[in-house]
Amino acid sequence: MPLWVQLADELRSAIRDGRLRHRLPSEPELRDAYGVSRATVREAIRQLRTEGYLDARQGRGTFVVPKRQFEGYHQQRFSLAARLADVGKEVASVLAIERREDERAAARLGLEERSFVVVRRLRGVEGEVVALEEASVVVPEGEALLGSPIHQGSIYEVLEAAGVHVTAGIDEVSAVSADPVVAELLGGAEGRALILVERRTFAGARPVEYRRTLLQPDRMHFVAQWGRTDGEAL
Amino acid sequence: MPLWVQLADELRSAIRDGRLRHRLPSEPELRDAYGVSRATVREAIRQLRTEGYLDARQGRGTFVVPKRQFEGYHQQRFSLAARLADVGKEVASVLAIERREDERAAARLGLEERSFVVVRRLRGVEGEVVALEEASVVVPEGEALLGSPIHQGSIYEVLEAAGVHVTAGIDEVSAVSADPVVAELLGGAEGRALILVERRTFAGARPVEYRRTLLQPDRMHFVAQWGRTDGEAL
DNA sequence: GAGTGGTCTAGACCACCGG
DNA sequence: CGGTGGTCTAGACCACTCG
Repeated sequence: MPLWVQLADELRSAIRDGRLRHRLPSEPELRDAYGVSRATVREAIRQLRTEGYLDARQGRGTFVVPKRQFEGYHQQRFSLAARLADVGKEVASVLAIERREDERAAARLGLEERSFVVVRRLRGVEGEVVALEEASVVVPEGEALLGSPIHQGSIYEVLEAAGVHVTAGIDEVSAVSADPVVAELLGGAEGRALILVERRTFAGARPVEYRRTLLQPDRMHFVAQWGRTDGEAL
Repeated sequence: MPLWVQLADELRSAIRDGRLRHRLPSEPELRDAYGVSRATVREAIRQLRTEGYLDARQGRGTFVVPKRQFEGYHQQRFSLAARLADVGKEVASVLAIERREDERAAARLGLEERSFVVVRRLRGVEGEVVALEEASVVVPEGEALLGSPIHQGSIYEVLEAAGVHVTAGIDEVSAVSADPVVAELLGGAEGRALILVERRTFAGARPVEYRRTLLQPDRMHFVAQWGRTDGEAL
């Protein structure tokens, strides 16, 4: 492993554990502490800046970026909808989890098999309902979900534990009007504009999931950042 | 201007003009050609890599990334809304282009100055109206737009030609209901769900544009791809 | 083996910020 | 003013790619 990667790993861990807070030691201090050149220190810091952990200001120092609820797209591992999956202190109430036919999911995933394990959940953050989600997972992979307590956790964690490694996905973001049932569940007015995220998930080349998520636009929306703004934009 | 910025500008122009294609001269060659150190060359190349212009491969060389019409989100230079900006054979009809106050744009961009050049356009693809867009560009940068024919082209191209280099931005995607005016313009029903994209654009650290785009969900939506699917997914 | 980009060093000067 | 990060130099060795 390159030195700067090791150093970056070291610093990242320290930040995540809370051992590093507020301000980072200066570059010369880090150079001496780790016995490397300043360029190596800077390379590590550069990496952590692009990952969103650090923010450097000329003349002032390098600072740990406080954790945010809503982070930029480019920092997310699973991008777009990870916004939902990873948002902290989130609670999901499972409305239904069953095995059934799902024509639409089969069509979207390009599969002949129409039997899926379907999980329907309401998702909330800080006591507010923000999303209604229906995930259709292919069989047999999805069967691991039938006996699992996924009220809190991620479907992907359950799949991972069952040996299904989600590697990629496609999200399509659109907008729809709330029908009466959805309006009731999400606590909004009928006909109101909602964000719709359709997701197709893959394990290697195999499609494993089709997911529809309906979001309250005033509770949550998607943020995408592109390019660089000298750390000021967010 | 730092040397590496000048060099990056130089190379970027060369790429856009087509003077640089396929493969870049090697780092030692660039170092000698421009009379700088290799670190400076690498810094410039690093910048253009993050901007999506270049791709470097150890042992092989540094290559100009070919322009693509439709790409997954993660490969996009300007990501999300680039889908709109770059969609082929697109036509925009300019409803208004004027200099005026825009409180909201000023607030969103965090500027005291409230005077903007505001461009309001309807955008269509293949004869169908798909989007209504209002871009508020800061002055004095935006003044270049006042005399420009932007019916076809991109606002960013005009800005670029005027020496304003857009380097970054943030898109926020949400959903709203169509009000009567918007419904009329977009040819849909009042109250219908539309996709709203709010964009903040930056040239370096300076905010240069606030843009609101309303999209017909059945005509166009956003696609984001994450991870890898052995090239099959899209 | 020659050439490429990736990493690393030890120095230097600068612009900027705070006390 | 001293300390910070930003820039820049002139070297060096390495892993990798390709003919």
